[in-house]
Amino acid sequence: MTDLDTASDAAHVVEWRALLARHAAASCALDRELGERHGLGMSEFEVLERLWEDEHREREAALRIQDLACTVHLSQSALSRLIGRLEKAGLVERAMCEIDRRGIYVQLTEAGRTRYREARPLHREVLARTLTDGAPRP
Amino acid sequence: MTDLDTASDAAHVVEWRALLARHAAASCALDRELGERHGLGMSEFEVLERLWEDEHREREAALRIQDLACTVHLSQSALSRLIGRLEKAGLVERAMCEIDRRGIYVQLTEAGRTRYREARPLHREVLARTLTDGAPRP
DNA sequence: GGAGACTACATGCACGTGCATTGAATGCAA
DNA sequence: TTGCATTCAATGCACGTGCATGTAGTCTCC
Repeated sequence: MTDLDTASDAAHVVEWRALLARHAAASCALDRELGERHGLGMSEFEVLERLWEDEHREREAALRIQDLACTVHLSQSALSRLIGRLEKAGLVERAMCEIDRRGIYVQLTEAGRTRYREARPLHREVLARTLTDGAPRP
Repeated sequence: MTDLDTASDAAHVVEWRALLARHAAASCALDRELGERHGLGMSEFEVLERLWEDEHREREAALRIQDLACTVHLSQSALSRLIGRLEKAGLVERAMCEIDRRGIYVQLTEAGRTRYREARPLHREVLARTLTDGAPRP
């Protein structure tokens, strides 16, 4: 982003700043609006969504915590606590996994499914708003 | 991201997840590597860079805290503390702004300029690495 | 000039996050 | 079998962040 940068470095910096701007706009709006109207943070919603999608795959369902961690870009410890919060709110439940008793399966409860369905339209709306009009160069 | 979504919603979700992935990859790497090798967080570096760029504009230099806040996508309070950290590290200094005695000008010290120059190559390298090979769909 | 609205920055506080560690369960090798 | 390295999840801890508030300075309109 200066005359000292190579052309490709400069391009990367431009791209990076655009990425930061879009990410900040979207994640801020998601956090605030999902929080106010559905009591969910951005990551909470993201986790509910993964669980919901998993249920709708023909597989036996039931994801382990670490499976979620990578798709949500959160550390294992953060995810452990996030699941704890969702569980306390009654939106998910932990289930002992008999195959490997170290692992823990996380599943949506009926309340969790409902909450997700309620929140999804707002999530999509915020995305549509922030990803499209956040794009133009200021 | 499901059959319940409209086509454009689905497209937004795909874009959003890609954005999250790229952001996570880059910001993680930046934070870790800049931290280990230069004692700077991602946002710290970003602030130093804005200050450095500002010095190299022909304007009278000297940014106020709030000017930085928007370009760095941080709250005013977060930025106030970040400046505090940088100041304690001797990389920037606060200067009373005589025109408006509420405002505070933030300027790089010589140590700050040096630190920025040292860290920039790594910053560009991490960006090049994470923005290009972070792009392909997993 | 003085009262009140407003702005810029700092700070108390609560909270979510990552790192390092712990405890439990598993797998492998001798 | 016993012993050791590995893996999964939970937890103690420190830290950065946002929100709400406090404090000081400025602006406006009378």
